[in-house]
Amino acid sequence: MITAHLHKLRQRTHVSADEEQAIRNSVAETRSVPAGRVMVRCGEPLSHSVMLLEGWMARVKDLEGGARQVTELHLPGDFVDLHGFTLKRLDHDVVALTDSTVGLVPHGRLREITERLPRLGRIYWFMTNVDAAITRELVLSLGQRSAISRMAHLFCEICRRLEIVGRGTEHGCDFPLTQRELSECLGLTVVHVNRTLQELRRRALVELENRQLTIRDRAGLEALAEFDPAYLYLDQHRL
Amino acid sequence: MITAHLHKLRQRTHVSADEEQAIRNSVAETRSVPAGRVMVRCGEPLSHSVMLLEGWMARVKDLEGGARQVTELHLPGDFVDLHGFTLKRLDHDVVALTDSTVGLVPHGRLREITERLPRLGRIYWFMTNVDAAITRELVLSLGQRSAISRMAHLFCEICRRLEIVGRGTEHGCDFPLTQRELSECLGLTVVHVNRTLQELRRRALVELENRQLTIRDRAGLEALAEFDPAYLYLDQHRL
DNA sequence: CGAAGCATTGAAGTGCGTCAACAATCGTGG
DNA sequence: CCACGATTGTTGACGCACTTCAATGCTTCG
Repeated sequence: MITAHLHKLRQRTHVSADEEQAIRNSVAETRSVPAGRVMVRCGEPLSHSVMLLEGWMARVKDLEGGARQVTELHLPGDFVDLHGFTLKRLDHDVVALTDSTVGLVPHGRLREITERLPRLGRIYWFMTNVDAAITRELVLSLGQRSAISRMAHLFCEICRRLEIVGRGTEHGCDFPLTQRELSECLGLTVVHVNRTLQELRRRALVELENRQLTIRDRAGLEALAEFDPAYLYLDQHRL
Repeated sequence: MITAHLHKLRQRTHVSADEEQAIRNSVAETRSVPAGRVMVRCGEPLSHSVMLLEGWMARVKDLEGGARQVTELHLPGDFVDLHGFTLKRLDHDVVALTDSTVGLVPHGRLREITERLPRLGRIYWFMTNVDAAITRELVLSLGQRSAISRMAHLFCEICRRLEIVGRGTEHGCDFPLTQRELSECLGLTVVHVNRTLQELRRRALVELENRQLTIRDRAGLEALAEFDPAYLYLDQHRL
């Protein structure tokens, strides 16, 4: 389902037939990946990038004591390591949070594409910059928002990003993370995640049950989170 | 002093004479900027990118209550908003922390460069990805490191980055931030920054006086911070 | 059906925040 | 060159958001 990826791009800019064809041809191989698998390992030399077609993955960084931080969640349609095209090795792991399907895109094809279709090159450069903007918003969350506001913000972001690829509505979306994984996204302990979730439910903002997120009061949730989707760059860009 | 910028690039990859010339020609104008000035404002349409030639700047994001988070510090040689070339507007402000001089690089010239010299285009794409890696490391700090480890990590990073551009040694560097600004980098209060600084001094790791950072025990500091410079991508890359 | 992971709860602790006061330094104008 | 207000740095007392520890029940799935 590379359509999710195309949806994601077309949400931000025009994609011509030529460009679409180049994108489709760039995927050399598709693979199934079980939940828990380390898809890309920190520091390893890379020769291709991984496009997530189905499922959720995460970029994670670990400290010695066992502490783990998720620096970005990835949803269908995302390149999980497009930055690997220029960096050639990652400063973090990429792990599958659910059973997933991925498409492998050899760096050689990316290079060929970016030289033959420079505009498509700029589109992908743009997309890595959007990833960086998402990471900056997470910095703001971790540095300045309270636990409940931080969690609210995450829900707003994920639901919005899933909407773009046809996997969520204003009323909710799938949300397959365990509370432990949520805690690794939010820089909190599992215990506090549990209590914060209860507080969000008590305030009738969201419910999270059976890996399903239900948004009861979107305006209230976005207000609590101070969520402004501008950082997702969802409007049309001339590139 | 565009040499800082060239040093920074050459630390990561070869830069040919042609490429160097293109870089030098890309700067249309240089300007002085006083401390405190907002150099680039969140959301404003951009037509050029800003290369920091001298001084310190910061990317900052604000919340409604007045809370402010620095998402990245910029040192001489950095592009403070190279991502603006593809994003066309920023999701954060860029403010001058000291009196600075900058070079303005019109996006038209960047575009021309990236099409005429695709490898230089990849170098700049690479550099925005290094910025993103720095931001990810900050996410790890804010989410998982204690106040003292976080501060130690910041000192390690800044000193290392300044070394690259000839403005620091293993024993220290200029460090012109106030404790308030430091607190905005670290997601702490000013009071706690003050106490944490004292603790670092008490442990004979660093001293910070008169806007000057002295590193007394680099190994100890890096151990406390769990600092591994791999995320700065300081080795030579084939691009 | 048993084991392992996951969710939930309570009690107690602590790292960092808040508030408030004061000292030191800096920049500016007289 | 000094006066003076503003910014920055420092300290103490106290509070709280979040952590830690520990126990219990609930799912899930070989």
